Amino acid sequence: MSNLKSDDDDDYKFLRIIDAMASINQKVNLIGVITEIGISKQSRGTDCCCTIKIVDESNASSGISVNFFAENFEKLPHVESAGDIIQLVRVVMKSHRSGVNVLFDKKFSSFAIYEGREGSKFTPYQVSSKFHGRDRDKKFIAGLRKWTVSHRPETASSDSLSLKDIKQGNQSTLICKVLHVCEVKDGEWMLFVWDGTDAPPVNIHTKFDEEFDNPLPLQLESIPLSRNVLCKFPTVGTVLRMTNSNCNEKLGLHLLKPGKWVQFKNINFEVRYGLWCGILLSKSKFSFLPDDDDHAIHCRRTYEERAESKWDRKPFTCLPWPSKVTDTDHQDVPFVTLMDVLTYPEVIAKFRCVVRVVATLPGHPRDFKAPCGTYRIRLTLEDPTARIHAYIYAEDGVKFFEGYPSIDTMIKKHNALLGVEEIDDADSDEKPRNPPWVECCLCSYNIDETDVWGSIRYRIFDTTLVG
DNA sequence: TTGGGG
Repeated sequence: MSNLKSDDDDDYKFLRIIDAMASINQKVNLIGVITEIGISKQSRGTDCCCTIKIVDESNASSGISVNFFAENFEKLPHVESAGDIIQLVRVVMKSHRSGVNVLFDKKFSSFAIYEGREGSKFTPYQVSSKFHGRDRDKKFIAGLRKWTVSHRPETASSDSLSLKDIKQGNQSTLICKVLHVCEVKDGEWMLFVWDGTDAPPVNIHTKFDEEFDNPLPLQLESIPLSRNVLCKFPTVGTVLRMTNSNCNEKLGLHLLKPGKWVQFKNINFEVRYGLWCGILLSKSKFSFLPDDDDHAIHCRRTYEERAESKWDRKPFTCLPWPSKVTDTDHQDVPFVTLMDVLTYPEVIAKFRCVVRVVATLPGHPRDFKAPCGTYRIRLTLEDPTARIHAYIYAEDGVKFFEGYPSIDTMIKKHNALLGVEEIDDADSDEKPRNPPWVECCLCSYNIDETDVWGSIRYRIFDTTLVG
């Protein structure tokens, strides 16, 4: 038998994972189903690296990690979905403390990635530079696809959080849909993710007199998203911002394509300016879930039911109904979310919403009237979907405050609206506040005919602050 | 070389 022939034979031989694990320091060929994709990052050396996890029939539950190194992100595997199939040629089995893992050596290893779905084509959607496909590969790919139909690799973790249950703290798992990805600064990314549920409201810590110089932001990104981008977002359920700003590593977040369902592992949640923020760490991992993942289907179905229902657009924690702190006319008009308001296709429109008032400008009721004596106040409103500024002017203010009450009455009303605890020690401005859910009527209009959408404003009308 | 598991 010639050397050429025997090399050729070796290249066709795929080891079962369990057998490969006994071949430490040897070059082997593997074929497996991808269950987890680590975030790509810059290695401590000169390369980019990422880790994926694969399973096969011999090792269906725990799987084995494969470590890739490459000169740039483009050369790393770009896995489209967990459940896809990867063929690994001449990779090295490595023993490490308690476990065994696989090293993809860029000098002699190669890979090819195929769709995992049964019936899809046998052409890989990504191949590494040294990969040579052979006709007989098909048999192995078809075999694995068939196996995954009966044995769906467990991709979605059972301990994952829903946005409605997030808490400040460490190392959570979140299953969500990626809505938008943008690089805000060099190497600093912001992800916009969603699962159809409402993140819980949080206490507001700013002082009233800070609002002029240091207003509560409407969003965490320094450049607000364009209306075009917002219009593609679902209008029910929190859009969570996620950032890697605390992380020194260069993460391969460009791999996260909008529209994908993803499971993030080892992420933190923080509150910034009263807004929830997901924090990616260098040890964070993500795995793409197939579109028909059970958890993803459940989220979509729950969202659809909620979006279609007459009253379920109000926030989850607004139960059973908004507080009686405010009252509105038009009681029969269903509530919409602030994302509905922001993405409404016409400039001039009227809405009824359930919101929290997180700040007012001016900060003190004594300044709510302009020198001419009419009301003019800017409120910062939020619901689980967005924050907006809404103004109260003139006769809408008379309706809102029920005329021109005494300053003491105004302070009481203001405190009730902003969720300030009534305490005697005059330090109420120091305490965090928890604004109640209140209903309000909003109208939108533009103030510049030459820039209709850019000059859109929101006003409160037909709303009374009962207190 | 680099990273890898809980």
